[in-house]
Amino acid sequence: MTFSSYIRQSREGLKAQDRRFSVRQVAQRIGVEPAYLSKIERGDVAPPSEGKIRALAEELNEDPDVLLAMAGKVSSDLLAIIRKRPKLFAELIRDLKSMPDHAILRIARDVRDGDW
Amino acid sequence: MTFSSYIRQSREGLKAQDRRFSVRQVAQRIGVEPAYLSKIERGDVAPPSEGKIRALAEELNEDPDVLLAMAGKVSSDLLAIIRKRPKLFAELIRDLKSMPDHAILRIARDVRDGDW
DNA sequence: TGTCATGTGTCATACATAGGACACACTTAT
DNA sequence: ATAAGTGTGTCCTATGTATGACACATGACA
Repeated sequence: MTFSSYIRQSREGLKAQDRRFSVRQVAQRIGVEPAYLSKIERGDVAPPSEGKIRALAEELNEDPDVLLAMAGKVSSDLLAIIRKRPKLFAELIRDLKSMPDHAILRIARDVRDGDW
Repeated sequence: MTFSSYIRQSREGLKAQDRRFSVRQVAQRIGVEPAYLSKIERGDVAPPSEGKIRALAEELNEDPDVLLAMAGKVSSDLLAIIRKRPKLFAELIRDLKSMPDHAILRIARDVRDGDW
């Protein structure tokens, strides 16, 4: 599923329960023109900036990192972390490329639990 | 140190040993105009695209990931890896943000050695 | 002393990014 | 039936990105 159709689906789903999720009202709350949001939802234009995507994620109760990924982007805070230690993170991420989800989850958990 | 001055320093260092590392010749080998490389090395323009940075890294025997980081970028292959599993990698990277280098290195080594 | 190479200044360009403004046709509630 | 709300089409614009082309002054060198 593309970013555009995913957003449309998500918003339409909420709209079914709550009329406040019209294109116009959502657009206003996230600070863009309705016509622009409409174009975004139809893939008529490229996905918006990270800031707008974050606002959209909050508005639609979606995970910002997932939405950003669908938009072909990566959160700028993650980029900053990687850029501070480029060799370290580049090596690690490339090593993890082919690892299954559960292995990565386990690493994350171990790290959080301070097993290092 | 900035990207620009680092590049200049690196190239000048090589040039001291080998006259083939003039602005003109390096520019030609990486496929840009000499005037453009000159501007890059003086910070007169923003760092070039990822492709040019990679070519420069190879030419100057520098680590591409490090050069990209200095240029405020992250390698596109890493971005692609992250975008495929955004939640997983976002969580992991944020957890690793404050970990010391040696801990991250150890994780990378364990992963490579298949301790998972 | 003329030739050649060196770095650089100036100007221009092509395309992408990130939207805003406004009008219009259709539906829905009153 | 009329007012309000809905989605969307068209046009416009500002800024950034990523270079190229060319000329020029200086210095090395044969």
